Parts: sequence; structure tokens; C-alpha cells
Amino acid sequence: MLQSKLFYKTNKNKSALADSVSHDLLVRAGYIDQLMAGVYSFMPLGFRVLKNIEDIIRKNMEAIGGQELLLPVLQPKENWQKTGRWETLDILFKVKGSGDKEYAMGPTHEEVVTPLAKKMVFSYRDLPFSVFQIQTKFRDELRAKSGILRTREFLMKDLYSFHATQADFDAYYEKLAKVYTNIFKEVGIGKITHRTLASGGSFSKYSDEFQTITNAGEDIIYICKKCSTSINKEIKAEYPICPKCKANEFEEKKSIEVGNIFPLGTGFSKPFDLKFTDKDATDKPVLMGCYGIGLGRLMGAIVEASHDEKGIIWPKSVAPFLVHLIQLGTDKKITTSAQKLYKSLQMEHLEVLYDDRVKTPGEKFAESDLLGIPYRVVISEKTLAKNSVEVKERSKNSVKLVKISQLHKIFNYQ
RNA sequence: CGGGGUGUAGUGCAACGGUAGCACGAAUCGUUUGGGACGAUUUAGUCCGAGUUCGAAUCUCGGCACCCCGACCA
Repeated sequence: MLQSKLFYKTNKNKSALADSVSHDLLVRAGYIDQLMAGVYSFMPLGFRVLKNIEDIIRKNMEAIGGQELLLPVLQPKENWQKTGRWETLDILFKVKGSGDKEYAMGPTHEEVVTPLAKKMVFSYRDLPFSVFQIQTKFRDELRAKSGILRTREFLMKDLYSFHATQADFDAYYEKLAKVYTNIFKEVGIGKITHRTLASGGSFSKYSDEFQTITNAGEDIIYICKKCSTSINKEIKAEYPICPKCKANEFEEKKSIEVGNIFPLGTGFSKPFDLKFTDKDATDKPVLMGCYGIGLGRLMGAIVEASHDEKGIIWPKSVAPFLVHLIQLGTDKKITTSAQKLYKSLQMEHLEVLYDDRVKTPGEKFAESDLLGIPYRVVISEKTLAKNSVEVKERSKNSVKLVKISQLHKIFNYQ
């Protein structure tokens, strides 16, 4: 991508919300744009990051057998009345269609996926299975806040699993928790993301949240100093000592919930009469689980966790580009070499943002730091004199001169 | 939803009830070119509606929007 053509603008002026570094950086660097409270556009740069996150999540969901589908956003009032949530779920967006017919804008999809499963499940032979989607959710938050971390419209991966026996459910639930751990590791926040015991809201006794430690968080978690078991403040009173190792010393941390998994039991299969005929010829309700990850929030959490005073530091796995090629100087010779290098990197299937603009070096460097692309490659008269380019990783301070012919060997995938 | 705050140029800020200004951005020209360069010229604004007043960005009322704290939170 030529930076001169990229649809974005950076801004030197701070525009931060008081409680969110990620909002400030993502807005200033041109990744996102706020349309109204709790609603954001993802600019080309931001959308690239979002898609990288999406790919990682999709790959992991497919790895545990999840089948991707797409459920409707617009949902009938009747289904929500069946579960009682039409009246009780205060974040539910309700819209009126013609003839005053009312609909819900999906904040989550149990009310859709459960009746759908009813059309597919008759026998224990039809179980287990899991389906997922990556789709925009709508929640009428009383108070949107912290930029991209708590919004009214957001992209979410939601997976639903269906089981014949508790043992099968339990095994799957644990398997999925492991996959979640892996996802957060892949996007670069593994070390600061904790599986956390939490309440299950109105659907289950408990749930497991994946909490990323950050100052911009809205949750408080207690981490056992001995075994790292983590407990959400909302249920901490029930656990004076660590349920795993019985120790009683905890560290208190602010955190943001980036994922949540719930055992639903028969909470949805009962109202929708989702049952199957078991081996013994009796009908039994299907056991369900649901598992969510908010993509935009995850993107925000990554920025909260990975930045410095100059800007964002993207982990390679989610960065909008791997390489930021910066041309200094406008001599024909430099331009020709830069263009040639740009093409050859593309031939290597590397994602390159090429700063071909006529700007002063200081401005280019400052903006490069703000954008946070993992590798900065500078090509200038100085480096060309040695048939080289200067390579600097955004996450490191050192720079090194690399022969152009050797450059492609530098980039570290993993 | 309770409480508080703020709405001024594209962005960030200033202006006692009395001529709306600064920085950044954008545009043109020239000089620059390894850490947000310099000069000149230019561009563009008081959220909406009522009221008080000789006069309102400023005071009052209403609306709308955004932000913060809390409550809430699959």
C-alpha cells in the first residue's frame, strides 16, 4: 500500500478520552473514527487489524470443530419473550417495523441458534456439534465508554455448542478454554490475560472470563499469588481462599474482559423445547454452552497493553502491515530503488506500507512510531551508499544496517 | 438510570456582557530534507431554539450532543 494513497489522517493533537489510551492512539493514528457515543468506524488501517484478529479467531474455532455460519441481526420479538429476555434485558435494542411489529437487534444469538438447532437435532446421533459466527452485535449500553472498549455496536465472535451429556459438555468447555488461552497468546496478550472465575449472570451459576490486565479495565480481579488462579471481584466474597490451592493471598488488578465462556445447561433448550432422543429411547434436553470474544474490544486491549509514549506497538500477528518502508529523500535514484524494493517485498508476500510521501524525516519517523508497524525499513541516500537499508523493530531501540539483497531474511514470521 | 462537566475553524485550546484569537492541519510559493523544519500569503468557527440586554461565545430557560463518576453489564 502506498501511504500517499492510504485513506487516513494522523493528528498531532491529543484527543483522548480520559480513561482510554487506546482510544487516543487509535483515533490519532487514523485506525478508527467515532461516529457517535459507542459507535465507531474502522478505517482501512483499523479494519486490517480487525481482520487479522478475525482470522486468528476463526482458525482457532475451526480447529475445535466449530462450523461457521451467519445468523440474522434482526430477530422476532416472540423468541425473546419465550426466554423472558424481551422484558428483562435492558441493553436490548428494540426496533419497530411496519404495522408496529417489533423486532430485536441481536445482542447475542441464543434466541436464534436454539430454535435453529431444534430443526437439526433429533437423536443423540446429531450431537455434539458447535457453530459460530463473527458478526456485528448491538447492545444499548446505558453508558458507552473507554473508546472502543465498550461500544453499542461491535463485532463479536460467538460460538454455541450442543451436547447430549454433561461429561461431553465439560470436556468441550475445557477444550474451548484452552483454545481461548491460545487465541490471546497469538494476539500478543497471553501473559497478561487470565482465565477468571466469574458469575454467570442470569444463565448459569458461574462462567469463565478471560481478563486482560490493563488500567483502562472496568473489572477488578484477584489473582492468587501462589497458583495464579484468578477470581472476579463480583464473586470474590464466595472465595475467601483460593479454590484451587487454598492459599489466601491475592493480588488485586484492574482488567478488561476480552472473552467469556458460559455453561448454559438447559437454560435455552428448555424454553425452546430443544431435545433429543437418547440411546434409551427417552427424550432429553440438549445441554448448551456459549462462548464469546469481542473483536474490537480485543483490538483496544492489545493497544492498551502494547504502546509507548510515541504510539502503538502492534504484535506481528495482528499488525496492519508487517513492514513500514520509508523513503527519505526525493532523488530519482532513491525513488527508483525504493519502488524496486517495495515491489520485491510484495513478491515475497510481505505486507508493506510504503511511505512514498514528500515529507521531512522527522515527520515520517514520528508517524511511523505512532502507527506502530513492527518493522521499519528506511531507504535513503545514506543507506544506498552501502547497498543497504536501515531496519528497526518498533518494539526495540536498536537499528541495524542490512544489505538489500539480504533483507527478506530479516523478517521473522512465527 | 442518578450525579457532575463540556459544546468556539478539520483538530486541540483562548476570549471581563462590548471588533472572536492562538497552535496544529489544509492550500500556494520559495528555502529545506536522518526525529513532527523555516518564511510569506491564504483558508475556515461561536451546537440548535427562545429569552434578558443598547449589545450575548459569555447571563437565563428549553432542546440536542459528547465526556466523566456511579449504578448496570453474556
